[in-house]
Amino acid sequence: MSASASSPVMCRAPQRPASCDLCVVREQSICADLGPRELVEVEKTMARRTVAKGRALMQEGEPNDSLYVLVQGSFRLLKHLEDGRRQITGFIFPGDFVGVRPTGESAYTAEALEDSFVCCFPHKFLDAIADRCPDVKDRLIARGQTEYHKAQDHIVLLGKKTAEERVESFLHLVAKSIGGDGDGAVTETPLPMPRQDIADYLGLRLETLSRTLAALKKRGAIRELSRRSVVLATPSD
Amino acid sequence: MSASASSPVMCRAPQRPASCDLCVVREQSICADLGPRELVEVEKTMARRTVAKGRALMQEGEPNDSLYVLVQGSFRLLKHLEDGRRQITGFIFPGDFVGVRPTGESAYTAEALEDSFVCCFPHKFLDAIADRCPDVKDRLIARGQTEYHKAQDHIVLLGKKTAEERVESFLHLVAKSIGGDGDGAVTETPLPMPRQDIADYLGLRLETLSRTLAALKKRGAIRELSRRSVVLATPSD
DNA sequence: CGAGTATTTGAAGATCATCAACTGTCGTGG
DNA sequence: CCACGACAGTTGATGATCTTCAAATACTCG
Repeated sequence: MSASASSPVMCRAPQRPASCDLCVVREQSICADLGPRELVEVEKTMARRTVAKGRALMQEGEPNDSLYVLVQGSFRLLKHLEDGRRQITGFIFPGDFVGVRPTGESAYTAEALEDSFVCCFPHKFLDAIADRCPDVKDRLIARGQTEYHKAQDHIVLLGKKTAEERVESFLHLVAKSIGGDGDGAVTETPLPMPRQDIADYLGLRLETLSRTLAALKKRGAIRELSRRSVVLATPSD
Repeated sequence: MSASASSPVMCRAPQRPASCDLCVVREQSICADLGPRELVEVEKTMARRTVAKGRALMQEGEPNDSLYVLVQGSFRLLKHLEDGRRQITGFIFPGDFVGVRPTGESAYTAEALEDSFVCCFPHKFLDAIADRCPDVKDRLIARGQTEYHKAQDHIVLLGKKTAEERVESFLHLVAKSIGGDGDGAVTETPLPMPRQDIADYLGLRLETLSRTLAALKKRGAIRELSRRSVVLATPSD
């Protein structure tokens, strides 16, 4: 009866798409701007990578010279304070980008929450493509703005919302990011991250998160809750 | 003895620089990438604007089609929650950009904290320049990343820091943004924003901010404190 | 099945919020 | 030039939310 951890959404093994033509996130990625000729070239040169659960795509303070597009799986982005406190600044879902700019000192760490699959575009390679496809740069600018706006929403959440509001906002955010279609059907939303990560994203303690989830369940805002997924009440309820 | 509100830093009237050659923020702006020919063109076409204290450069939810570069003065960026709570997501100081992308629905409001002076680049005009100076787009991408990183630091501040840490981080941030040179000399840092804006930036109540400032003064982290400026203790103290 | 980890629940305490009153500052006008 | 009114900021007392410390329970993996 409870949302099972063995539900289909949870256990797709990361699998390299046969070609870009079949790529699930093609339309959201920079590839959408490429003409057929460029696409062929990209397909030959671009690196694909699987990233095992817990492994980092980049580390805070270390150099990074590639743009990654997440095709399957999920990541957490996090920053550390000197004394070890950690803050999760965001989660990455399929279609999202990491490393929009090359940096000598990455501002954050990106760690896989599950076995994941990414496309890797070294920036020097990307610059060459951009010469022929100026739209690529526009897409990078646009994506940077999207990230910034998400960060601003996060700031509002942390600065002004109560624990209960934070948790509800978070759950809807994940549902929108993963669930995708928002067709109104009652769907199970996977939560690939552990509670501690959610708490560190929301600026709450683990225990407070747990209590708040329980309260939302009791209040009816959450239909079903298991370790790795939730079913949210539809807004019309 | 206390930092006087009539100190020179506080009362520069916004004044249009005679030409881009004299622009104080030239090197930080997109103009730095322009060749002499483009610069002449920019200087003829670009709009300059003074913005009176309290006036908005753009409004949350309303369209915006220009990039603004702040030359003199300061702005607050803010977002509203449906019930009226407001969160300040950032402050803008000379050299900073607002409106990196044209949008039909601006994500935030930008209001002048004092009489200010901006250069205004309509995006359609900017695109034309970018065709001849591809570096301009790189600079926009880079600036977008800088904004994003600042937002991430803000997220860490709100999610993990105590009231006292937040206030201290904020004061150092402003000192670095405005004071500029960080030459170690004991300098008065202007605070062009009212206490309520600082509180709304830090996710604290006005009263808590006031008490915390008092505590920092007592502890010695703040040398002098007045309504519109602070003198911070040097780290070596 | 059992060890180890993740999550939940309980009780007590701290930080920050709230409500209220007071003080200082600035601009205006007598 | 000083007095006054309005608003910004500070200070005080009390309370709520969230944290902390502690222990129990549930889950996962070998």
